This record gives sequence, C-alpha cells and structure tokens, in this order.
Amino acid sequence: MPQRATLVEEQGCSVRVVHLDRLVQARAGALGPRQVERLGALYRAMGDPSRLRILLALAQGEMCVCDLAALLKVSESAVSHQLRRLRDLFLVKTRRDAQCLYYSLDDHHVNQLLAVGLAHVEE
Amino acid sequence: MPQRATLVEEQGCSVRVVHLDRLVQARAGALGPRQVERLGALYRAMGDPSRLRILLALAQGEMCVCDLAALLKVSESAVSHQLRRLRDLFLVKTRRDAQCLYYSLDDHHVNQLLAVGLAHVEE
DNA sequence: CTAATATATGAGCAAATGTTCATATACTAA
DNA sequence: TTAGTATATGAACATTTGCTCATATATTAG
Repeated sequence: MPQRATLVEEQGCSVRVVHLDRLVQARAGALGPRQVERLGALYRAMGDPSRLRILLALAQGEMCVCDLAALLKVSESAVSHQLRRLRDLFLVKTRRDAQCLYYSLDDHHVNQLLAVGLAHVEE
Repeated sequence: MPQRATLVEEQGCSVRVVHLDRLVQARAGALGPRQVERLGALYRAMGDPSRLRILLALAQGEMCVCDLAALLKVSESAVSHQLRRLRDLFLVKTRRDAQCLYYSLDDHHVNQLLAVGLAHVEE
C-alpha cells in the first residue's frame, strides 16, 4: 500500500495521488453530476433558516402562507418565494381551500430528513 | 374555523393571521433559535456540491486529502477548507497515519441523511 | 538538525443567495 | 362585473459563501 504521493496525468495536468486504487473506486461509485446537483439543491433548500423553520412548522401540520409569515415574522412575499423553492424541489405540496393555499410536507422523506438531522444536532 | 385574516398585534406591529390557533401551536412546538441554526448549518454543509461529493465519496470508505482533491479536481487547499467545515459540524472525522490524514463519515446519521436524500431525489 | 511531504489557515475577490418593494395573478363575495 | 383578499413573481440591492493565493503548521526521512 503506497504511503507517498505519485503524480498521475489527468487530462494534461499532473495530479498528486496517494492511493490510486481508492481514487479509481471512488470514481466508479460516484453519482452523476445531475444527481449530485439535485441532491445538493435539496440540502441547500433545507439549509436556509427561514425555509427550515417553514419545514419544521409544517411537520406539525399544514399552514397557509400568511400564517407562516406571521410565524417567521417576515413578509408574505418572502415566504412565498421560499415556498416556491420548496415546492419546486418537492419538499412541500399545496391544497387549496377558497383563497387560502395550505402547505404541507410533500412526503415522508422530508420528515425523515428533519428527524435524522435533529438527532445528529442534539447529541 | 376562521377563513379570513384578522389583524393581530405583534410587538407593536399588526400582522395578518388566518388561523390563530395554528400559529399558537406552531410557536409552541418550534425549536429554539440555536437548534434551528445548528440544523440549518448541517444541511447547508451538505448542500455545496464539493462538500456533498466529498461526503458521497467517504460513504464508500475513508480517503485522504490529496486523493479527495484529485477526485473532485479542485485544489487541496479548497478541499481542506471544506473538510474543516464538515469536521466542525461533526459530519466527518479523521484518523492519522504518518503524514496522511484519513477522513471518514463521523456517524451513521450522515449515512442516513445521504440515503434518505438520495431516495427523495431518485423517485 | 534540515529538507521534504501533507495538510491547515487567513485574506481577498467573484459568484450565489435571500430579502424588500412594486406589481401581477387567482379566487371569492356581493 | 367590481372590489377585496390571498398568493405569486421580477428586479435590485446587500449579504453570504467558496475558491485562490500565499503562508503556516505538522510529521517524517535522511
């Protein structure tokens, strides 16, 4: 097992590599760029404090836009922007009743992500 | 059950609220600001494509800094910066063997977060 | 010890991001 | 239909963020 770096030619440039076998294996098991981008977008969406508080609130039950704005103490416009992003990524879904749009978590994955994240933070 | 918004006084400002009961309930069940910040930082850390690719690679086994740099095709400095953030948030841990620092996922929560996120993205 | 290797860190810059403001759309009551 | 309510959207500005470059620290070989 090599302990010192060797220089490997990569598309014209030479790159330092200590364990070529691990590098090859990691490349073989890597996700495609599109999947990485989607997965990253999912976590980024959950990373903003406002959006996260929205998700945590919806984990307790559906809410409409203006109630969420009151909860977060931000403008309804800001909440609407955030909800759009959450909706585009299938983190939340809507149900309409008259003028009100009721938002709720889209599926159980979102609950799971929140639960596991909380468990990690709380330990 | 009220369907139209009423104006509620909140610290001097009046705020539109449709369902006061849901608002009160959401406030009661909300996390503290510190926990929200920590949880958000966790997801933000996973949201960056470079850091996410690092985590996905480490999910297959430990790797050292320069191999990760070769895998991501970015500078070792950039990887080191990212690893520091991941380490501060207890997403990865290190093991030293001579000059090499081997990084791996810190605990099973990280694997779970990746697995659930992937499941959500792949459906 | 000294030289070399592996990783870490601080400052600064370019790009991404969230909010506000103004305006637009959707639905309802009368 | 018209007025009013609930939500959505686009542009712009201020902040955040990730990378690069230069330098610093840590470990080992000789």
